[in-house]
This record gives sequence, structure tokens and C-alpha cells, in this order.
Amino acid sequence: MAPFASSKTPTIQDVARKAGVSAATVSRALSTPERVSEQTRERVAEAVEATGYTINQAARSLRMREARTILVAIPNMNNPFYSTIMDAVVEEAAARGYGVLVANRLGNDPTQWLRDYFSSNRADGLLLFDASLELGHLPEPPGQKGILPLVLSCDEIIDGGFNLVMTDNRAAAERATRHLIELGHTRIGHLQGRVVHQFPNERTLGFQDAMRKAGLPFPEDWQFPGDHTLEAGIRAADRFIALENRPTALFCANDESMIGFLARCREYGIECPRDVSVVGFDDINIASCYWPPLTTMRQPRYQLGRVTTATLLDIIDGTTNPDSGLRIVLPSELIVRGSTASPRPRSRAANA
Amino acid sequence: MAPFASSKTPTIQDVARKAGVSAATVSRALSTPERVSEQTRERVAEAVEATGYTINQAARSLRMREARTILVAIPNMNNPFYSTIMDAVVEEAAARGYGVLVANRLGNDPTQWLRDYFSSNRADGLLLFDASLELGHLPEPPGQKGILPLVLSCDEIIDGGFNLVMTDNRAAAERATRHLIELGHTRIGHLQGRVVHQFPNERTLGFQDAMRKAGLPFPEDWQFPGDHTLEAGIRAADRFIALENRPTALFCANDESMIGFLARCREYGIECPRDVSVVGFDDINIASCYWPPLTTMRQPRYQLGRVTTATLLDIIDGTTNPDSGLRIVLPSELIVRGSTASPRPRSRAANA
DNA sequence: TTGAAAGCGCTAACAA
DNA sequence: TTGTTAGCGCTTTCAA
Repeated sequence: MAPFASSKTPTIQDVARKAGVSAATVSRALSTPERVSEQTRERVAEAVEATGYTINQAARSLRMREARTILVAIPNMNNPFYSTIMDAVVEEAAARGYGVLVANRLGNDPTQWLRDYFSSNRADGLLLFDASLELGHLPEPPGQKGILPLVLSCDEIIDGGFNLVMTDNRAAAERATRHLIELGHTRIGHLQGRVVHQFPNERTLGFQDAMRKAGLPFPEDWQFPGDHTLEAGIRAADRFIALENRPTALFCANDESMIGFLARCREYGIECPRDVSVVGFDDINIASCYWPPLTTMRQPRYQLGRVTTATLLDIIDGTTNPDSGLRIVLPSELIVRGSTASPRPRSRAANA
Repeated sequence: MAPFASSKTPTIQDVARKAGVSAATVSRALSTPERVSEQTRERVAEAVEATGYTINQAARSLRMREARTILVAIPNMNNPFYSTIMDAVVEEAAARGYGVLVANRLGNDPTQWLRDYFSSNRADGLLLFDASLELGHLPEPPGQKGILPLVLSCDEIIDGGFNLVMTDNRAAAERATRHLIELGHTRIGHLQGRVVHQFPNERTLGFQDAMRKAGLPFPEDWQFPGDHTLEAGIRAADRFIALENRPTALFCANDESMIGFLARCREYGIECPRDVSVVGFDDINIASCYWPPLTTMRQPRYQLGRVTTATLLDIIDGTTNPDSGLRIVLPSELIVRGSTASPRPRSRAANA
């Protein structure tokens, strides 16, 4: 049996003929079975089975003006953080009968490819995991009828009424930093995430919250610019090492850059947590298998993928009506492992 | 300007009216401009611009019986190895005007969702990165007209005439193992990848090739079953540690399980490369930032993604005619870092 | 509860 | 070179 012989895909007409009913009835039997007699329903079911019929989505999309497909834009799936999310998105969408189309952005003007997807009826909604897109180019925020269903997920607060699903980045970053403070650190640096739109990153703000509350300074040269990559961590380590007066602890915007930082430090004989305590963000898979095992804020990645998708599909279905921008916040969790410890006595008094 | 107002998406008719030509002419102007007069072409271009027209893919798909979309099945994108490939796939497909639909498999019977995608006209071809699918359920191998365009990429040799793009797993595994032998190791274990279809994995075969050529034994209790996960590495380490007579070196089927192995060993005070040399496979991002930095076979991941995609699209286009199964093999490269060294003198004579 | 008929937006065969 | 026409496979009024 060759189930995919595209030579002669059975149509709804074929089923109708076989069942001795009209095409309309077959259509009804399949989509609204309660509006068809028991008997007919069975005959149709048999005919479907016999012919091996499956619906032609293109025809259905054309007729119903919906693609049953969502578009997902992810900055780079190279990052293990996003690949888990993607997994969850596909699973949730599939469970609700939607396909998932993956976009990579060509150029920075999203309108170009967004149009290609949406006005071309290829997708019914957009899941945007990339805050670095020029949001100014995005369509008006939802709420008014006839506008693109859209859910944003990122670590920035975006104004403008967009629907947002995010983790509690700011509070979580504060929690992570407080962990270092509670261990007795007073000289704490920060490896930043990518800064977009000139706004300070939420995680950076959380770091600053904690430092301010504790009355600790966070001088400029202890702030290391970054972009979530290994390389950013390595660069930060180079700067860190060159410092005359080094912090005893560091809060990193994510695990991957943290790993770059630690690797480079070790090359210079700076050991973690002996010489520097580091706390990261994400709890990527290998966090517990690194040396030292990474203390980090665990992000509910899988849940993030599911919730963003569910939210988007609810909007598409009309179940949720996003009159104003939705804002859903998922909690993170501090996972204490081996990369943090109290500072060594040699450092200046650790006064709370 | 609200570029996505779905209320009134302009159709080809709108453009035709605006340009003062027929719909057919607009269609031609867009798809075969050379068959239209210079003047008309310009008028159409203007009208397209003015109306903001983009093609309705659903209508086009219905008419042309092609979706301009490919389906990608990936075991789990959770694995950093696959996420890079996915990136490449999306990029290559987009460059050729194709969308990428992501499949997750529900159950192990691919026919179910394959039908849902293909006979429903949602995708024109399939990229399969998952050898663990029951290939017996797959459609007949391509070659005959009217059969599903399909390209497989995995680390198994599949018989049956499927089109295959793979890396030189067997030779690469042999190379990796030989590296250990050249360092003077004679007692070498192997952490296996997932075994499917009862066939020994290509990488396992390569390992055995090298051992046989060197006249070295590879006893059963030095073969650790695995499935590419961190956990598999951890389990292997537990068994390794319990061994009375341990190997001095290990060849791992991939980096991630290698990391699990190393992490667990360290907990028991077994240091790499002092007590055990380990070589991995893939060269994932953080390989150089682990401690010790991982010696590993680098896989041309990005290229793998591009080539598989290009091959599939060529088949769909009819550029390539896969009369018999294509077989494209990409070369891997040994990256020597810190996780391998010569065995310590205490071990029994290291005779080449 | 069912069928007939129209039409979603596009392209391709055929005519002009 | 361009226009007319038909029809891809489906859903959905409207009538029976």
C-alpha cells in the first residue's frame, strides 16, 4: 500500500459518491457530526476509511479564510533556551490542530515577511520571541477587530498594548542577586543581556533593585555588556580579569554567557566559587553537569511555550478577547548549586 | 497605516481593476514577467504597490497543487545539535521561497501525521531527522513518480533507496577512536548512541573498526548503552565507576552524554583527562567552554541543514531526479582539546 | 436532515 | 500580448 500516492488524492466528492450522499453532507458529517443523522454519519465514516480521504487544507483555508497555522519567530534556535520552548509550542499547537511555521527574519524589517505570511493567508497568528525586532514596524496592537493576532514573549516590558507572556524577569533577577548578597557578597558585578530599544533590560533592573535595597554600589566598570552568547561571557571575563579591584560575585543574564565567563576565568586560574561566585539565569540542560554545577534562576521554559501558544490560539479562536494587552507572568525559581558560595575572608568585611 | 487589516485583503482582482487589465495578466506579470509587455508590467507593479497586494497562498496552493512548504521532523529540538540544523533549514528554505512546518510526532506511527500533512496538501516534501521512526511505515522509496519527496538525515545507514544526507559517522567514529589509540590507550570503552531497528549504530561500528584494526579488545562490559542524553552519560558513569577493571579512555556517541559522564565521574573524584580520556561527537557550542574543553568530532551541522534542504527542494522542483536513493556524505573533523591525554603510566603497558 | 449551487482567489488553456 | 473562461476542493447559505 502506498498511502501517499499523490497521483489521485481522494476528494470530498469521491467520499460523497462512495457514501451515496452529497459533498455538503460529507462536509457536515466531518465538521458538525451532530447535524447529520446517525446512519449517514456511519456511511460517511466508512467511505472516508475506504477512500483514505484526508481534507485538502488549501481548499479549506481558501474557503474559510484561515490557515490553521501559526507563525513562530525565534531569534536563534541555536540557543538551547529557545529550542525547548519551540518543542512546547509545536506540541501545544498540534494538540489543537494547528501547524507551526518557523520564521527566520531576513533583514530587520518584520513587515516584509509578516506580510508575506499573513496577507498571504499562510498563518493565522504570530508568536514573537524576539524583542529585538523593531516593534515600531509591527501592526497596531490588537484589540481592534481585524488585526493580526499576536503574542509576544521576551524579557522586556513592551508598552503599546501588545499581548505579553513572560517570566518574572525583574523579580527573578532581584532574587538571584539577593542570593549573592545573602551569602555575604558586597562587591557584585553584572553580565548583562542584550539591550534593545535603549531600554535597560528587565534583568538588569532587577539586579539594580537588589543592590539598591542592600545599599550596595554597582559601579560602571562592574557592568559588563553582553548578548547571551558564550563569546559575551568570554569578553566579560577578559575585562573582569583586567580589573584592579574585582567584584567577588557576578550575576549573569543567562547561563550560556555565564559558562563562557567561567571557562575564560579558569584559564586565568580564577576559580569558581573560590575566587568568584556566579549566578546565572535559565537553568539550561547542562547547568547541573557543568563544573561547578551552576546556581541559576530556572525559567519555566516548557510552560512558557505552552502558555504563549495557548494564549495565541485562544485569541485566534475568539475565546480570549484581548481588548487591552494581556499580561501573563510565569514565576522563576532559584536553583542553588555549586557556583555560589560565601566570599573568602580576604575580601573587605561582608557586612549585611 | 495598518498593513495587516484582514478586513479587506486586496485580491488579484483589485490589482487588475486598478491597473486596467485582467486578473490573468496580473498573474502573468507576477509569475512570468517576460510574457507581458514592459508597459503592462509597470502598470501592474504600480497597482500592486498601491493596493498592498500579496498573493493568497491558499488559493495558489489549491490551484497549483503545491504548498510551497516543507515539513521537518526532528526528534527533539531540545538537543542543541538539532537546533542549529533547524536554523539552517529555515534559512535555506526561505531563500527558495518555501515555508518550514515543524512536526512533532504523536505516537510512533508516522503514517498518521504524514497523511495529515501531505494528502492535506500542507507540505510538498519531508525532511526527516529522526531515524527512530518506524521506516517500515514510510511510503515507498522515491524514484517512481507521484511519491512523496523525502530526504532522510541521520546516523544510520538505511537501506531501501531513501535519499540520505549524512555525515561520515562510521569513518569519523573510527578517527575519534584512533585518536585515543594514538595517545597510547589500549583499554577503551564506548558510550553508545541510541540503537534503533536492531542495527548497530554507525558510530559504534566505526569504534569497532578502529579497535579491531589495532587488535584491541572491546569487552561487553565496556560498552555502555545510551541515547544521547545527559542522563545516559550519568548512568554510564555509574556503571563505569562500579567496574573493577576500568578502561582508561572512552569514546562517546555525542557531546551531551559525554558531559553527563564527565560530571558524574568528577563527583566520584575521577578526573578527566588524568584518570580517563574522553572523546565526544558533534562539537556543540559549549564544547570549548566545558572543563576540560572537549575533544570531539565536529559535525558540519549548519551545512547538514542546508544540504538536506537544498536536496529536498531540488527533488520537489524536479531539478534532481532521485531514481535511486541519493547518498550525500559530509565530512567531520577531529577537534583536539583538553579531554584527551596519554594514559598514566600506572596502567598496563601502553604498547602501540 | 439533506442537496443544489455559489464562490473563496488563483492559474492555465484557449481564443482573440 | 492580452482577455475570457473554467475549475482546483471545500463550506455554506438557501430550499426542499
